[in-house]
Amino acid sequence: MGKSNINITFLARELKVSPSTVSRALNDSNKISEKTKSRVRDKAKELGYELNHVASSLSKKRTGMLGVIVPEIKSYFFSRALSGIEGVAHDSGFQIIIAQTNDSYKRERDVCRMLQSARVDGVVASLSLETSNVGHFKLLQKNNTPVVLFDRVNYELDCTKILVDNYEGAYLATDHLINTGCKRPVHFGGPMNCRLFHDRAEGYREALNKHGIKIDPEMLLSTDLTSKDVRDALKLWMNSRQVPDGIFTATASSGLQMIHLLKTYNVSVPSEMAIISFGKEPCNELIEPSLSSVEIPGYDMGRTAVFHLITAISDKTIGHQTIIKPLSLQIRNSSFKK
Amino acid sequence: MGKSNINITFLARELKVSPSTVSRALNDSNKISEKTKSRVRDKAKELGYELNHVASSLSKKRTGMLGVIVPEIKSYFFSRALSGIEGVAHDSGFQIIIAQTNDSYKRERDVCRMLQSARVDGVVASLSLETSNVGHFKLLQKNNTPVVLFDRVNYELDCTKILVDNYEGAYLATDHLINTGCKRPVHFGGPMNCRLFHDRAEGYREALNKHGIKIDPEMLLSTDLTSKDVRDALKLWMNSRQVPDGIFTATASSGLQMIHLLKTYNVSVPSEMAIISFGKEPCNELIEPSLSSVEIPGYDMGRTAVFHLITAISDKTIGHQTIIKPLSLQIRNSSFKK
DNA sequence: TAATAATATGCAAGCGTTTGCATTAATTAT
DNA sequence: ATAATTAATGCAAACGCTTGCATATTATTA
Repeated sequence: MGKSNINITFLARELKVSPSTVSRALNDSNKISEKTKSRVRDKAKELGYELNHVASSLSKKRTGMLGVIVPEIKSYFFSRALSGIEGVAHDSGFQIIIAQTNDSYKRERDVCRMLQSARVDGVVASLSLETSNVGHFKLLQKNNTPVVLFDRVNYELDCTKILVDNYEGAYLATDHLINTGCKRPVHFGGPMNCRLFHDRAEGYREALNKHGIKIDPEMLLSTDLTSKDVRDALKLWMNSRQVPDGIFTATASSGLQMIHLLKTYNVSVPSEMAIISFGKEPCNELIEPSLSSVEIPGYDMGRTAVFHLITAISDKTIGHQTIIKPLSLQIRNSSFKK
Repeated sequence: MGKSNINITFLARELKVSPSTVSRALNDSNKISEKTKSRVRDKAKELGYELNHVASSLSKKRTGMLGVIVPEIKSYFFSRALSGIEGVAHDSGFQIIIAQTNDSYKRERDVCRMLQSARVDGVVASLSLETSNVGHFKLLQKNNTPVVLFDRVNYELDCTKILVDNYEGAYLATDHLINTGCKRPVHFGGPMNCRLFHDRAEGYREALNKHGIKIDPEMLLSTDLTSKDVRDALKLWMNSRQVPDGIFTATASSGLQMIHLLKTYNVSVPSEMAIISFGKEPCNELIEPSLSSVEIPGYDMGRTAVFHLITAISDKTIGHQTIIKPLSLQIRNSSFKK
């Protein structure tokens, strides 16, 4: 710890007042005369005094720190969310402790414990893929630390949640594929224990139902979303007796990879195969053909999440909310058939 | 602050021992008998005791927190660096407070003050574009808080630095363009007050020199790297009396955008115009043609930076180092001429 | 068995703030 | 001028943990 020796007591001695007066002066208490305040402030600046936030936190029983838990900082979606989170937190005078889980349940639990120990004033989190038990978050809540979940939420945890309607978005995407002429749209999905991928699959299913398209197992794949999974899926489909004419991918990166790989199959997009992804990355616009997508407002979700967290911190009586952020369907060249 | 009422004193009362014994037992001090240790640990677990890290920090005069300052969390490079930073920090038992500056000098200064106040044990930072004065970092150092700079460094600050050889990388990239046949390679550069962009421009210049290519002002552009800057640069070049046949961009995203825009100019890449970028994004591989680049090991730089920071924290006598990470030239289809 | 050494525990101060309450100084009303 | 208010300051405890030193307990040695 940088041990700037100059503390409130030292200032007090210099000014021949008591430490309490210094503390109050620096906190702009109305019990201190303007004259004293400015004397204190001047001396503080002169000596380069910097409040010891640790001591202050201990005394005030609040740290002004927020814990932020995400599966992976470097993912496009989460890095945007983090940017939003940092922005709002900073503007409200909070600092953020960020931890990533690498989609490991164990690590998520550990991180919760550390944040608990650090006595953060609140936690905003997006769950790891492995997480089904949320006891570690309940523990935080029991200790009076508000929790806000975003994107990857869990319905067992009673807290404010910020999410998008994955079911609806998937429905829209699939519906769009069908409307542009796809007779056999397939879905490249994620792990079904994760609610969000589950919902995307269900939305897909519903769209097929509505249009009276029968679904067979080959059409709806649940995968771990790795590059290999993408290649395997495509191989399966391209070698199938019934080659699909449209793909709805559960993530942007898998969609991008599909477009890339389809070139090696000599399949033309969108005329022979339309594609649309759930989620968007910068490359969606740059790749050829550009990749249609359902856009998730990551930055905005992050901002909203902290905003509600901070609200909950300052007024613990406020009830939990579930906030659905709007998705937008962006049609680009990968799914527009002439 | 989650006010779990159960603290060390409470545990002590329950166990009929002194708080110091509990503290020592939980810290596995060798002055405590195994029997007592396990009694304490059991009770701690039973009652769900969680160390108050704030109080502990105050007492120990170290927080186990690292400050991390980056211009923008959501940028591809920095989000990867952050991932690396978090990983190493976590493994060493540190938590990280992340702040972004949005490339504002003022905000950077503010953030340093806050981190100072939070008594972080050390700071790893990448400077804002506006920063030329580094007094705020010197202040941290004066308070005995080690600072490690990475990527966007400043030579006035005496500290450990992790960087790449931007001059060399730019030289290699430009040299490559010339070797594949470019007679008039141009450079789309960043703001020159930022050392790193300055160096990239110098490396470019040197390569032209070496090959005896004369340089005129139109060939070397210093910009703010916005989308508009990219469009303007391209317009300038394409309408020039001497249209270039190669572009070396100072960032990946501008290179990607160039490739995209060149299609509207009906210029074929690489046969009419070769392109290579400094830095890489996922899209470099997916765009058509794929974009050659000089790759910066962001994740690795982040890891190395914290590693050295933590080393410096535990042994303050260690001298400062400047570590140059290797760059790799990745030739893809945007610069390979048959 | 007493003296000595080693082991285990406790006491109390300290880390730097904050804050309720008591006290003193300045102001106003009587 | 004195009493009653109000404003400004100080005292001391509290926040929860750590740690040097003192003490008590137990084991070891002569």
